[in-house]
Amino acid sequence: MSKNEARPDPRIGRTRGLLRQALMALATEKRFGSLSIQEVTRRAGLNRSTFYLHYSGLHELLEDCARELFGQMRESIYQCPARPDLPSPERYEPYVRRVFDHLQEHEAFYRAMLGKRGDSYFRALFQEMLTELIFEPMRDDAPGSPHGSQLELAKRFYSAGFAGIATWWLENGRPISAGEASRQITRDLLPDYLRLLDI
Amino acid sequence: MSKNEARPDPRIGRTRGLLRQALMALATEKRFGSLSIQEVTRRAGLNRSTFYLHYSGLHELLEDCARELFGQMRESIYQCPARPDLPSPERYEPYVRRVFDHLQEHEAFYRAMLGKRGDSYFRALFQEMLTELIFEPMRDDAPGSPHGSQLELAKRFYSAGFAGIATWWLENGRPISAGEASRQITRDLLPDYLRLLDI
DNA sequence: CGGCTTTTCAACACGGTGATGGTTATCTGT
DNA sequence: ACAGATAACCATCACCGTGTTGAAAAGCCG
Repeated sequence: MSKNEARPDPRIGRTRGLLRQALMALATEKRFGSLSIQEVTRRAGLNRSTFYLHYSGLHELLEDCARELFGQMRESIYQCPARPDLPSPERYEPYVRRVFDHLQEHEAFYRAMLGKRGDSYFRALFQEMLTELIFEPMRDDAPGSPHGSQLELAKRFYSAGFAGIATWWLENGRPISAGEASRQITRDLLPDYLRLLDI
Repeated sequence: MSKNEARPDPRIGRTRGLLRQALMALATEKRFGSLSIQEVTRRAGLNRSTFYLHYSGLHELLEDCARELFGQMRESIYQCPARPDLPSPERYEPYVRRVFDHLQEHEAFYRAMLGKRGDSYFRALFQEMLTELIFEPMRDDAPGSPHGSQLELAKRFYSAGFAGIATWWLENGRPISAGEASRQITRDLLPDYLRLLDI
């Protein structure tokens, strides 16, 4: 039962990779909403009809791109050493730092997708990822966190705010370093969130 | 020099009003990104070519819709009586309340435009409006607010967070009342912003 | 090699785009 | 109320992207 998993056809992975690559390149060159399937497949060097064998539309392909990027994020954060020796807010600074490093690594794409000319769906996925990787774990560390709508409101506020800062940071050509941004957020914003959870 | 302003042709206002109305209705029925100029003009009962006499694309019309809505917001807040007798955070609760009332009044449209299937540009405009009507004025009331990137970061965080809450509120069918939402925000979130400004 | 899957290719009908020029309808100032 | 101005209408144009089809070519695997 070890080899039960039939190896997937390598052509599938290759094709989808080329499509993701093409989409991410084109998204940095023009508004996502004005891209066409034709354009993406041309850039990928593939036939237009091949696209439909894998996705039903550009948003599905975009979702795939997000999955890949956020997977990298997740791994980067998981292998980040926990620091229970530090006081509450400072403990989380490395995680915040990883997010900014990741944004910087894929700067052009994130700037394009999170900005005014970006995509609402991608922004929502990005925010959900932040909730899952940053704000849910912090909640779990709090003993008596609030319940129901109050908790939901807090999580939404802080993940949306974080995404807003990320957007501002990229749109303005990173006016402060990734480290400085992480420090300011950890010092000025996170304590308030933690205090909110400890009600 | 009093009558120097030539009265604008009433047909223009009427036509643009019909187009705005049609767009706002259609946006609640299907994803904004999939709307066509043809569809909007059909719904408005106008000829397709008329559209191009006023706008160069759907986003320009959308901008017009935003201008109208945010103008209503602005008026509603301006005629809101100032309460300098109340302590800092509570003083602003009526303003927050007006925002939620306005969202509720145009609930379907805002839910459609701010949600996952909404439009990035509209969200950006909405956030800028919040900054201008809520968070800039609060900054002006603070004597020694921080400067440069630190202030920008705080404003972005809180306006984005506020927009995030508004989106959550609409997406989930208003799990709490407008009054309750305003109260929670004023009590739990605004004090932190004011504290940040008073550094 | 042989059987299977993926990719390619040409063709199709359909719908939206942006722009043209000419006609009709509506508004404004006198 | 009329004449000129301006806005809206309409038919038409070439162009591009869509989503789907069926059959041929290429690639993968045992």
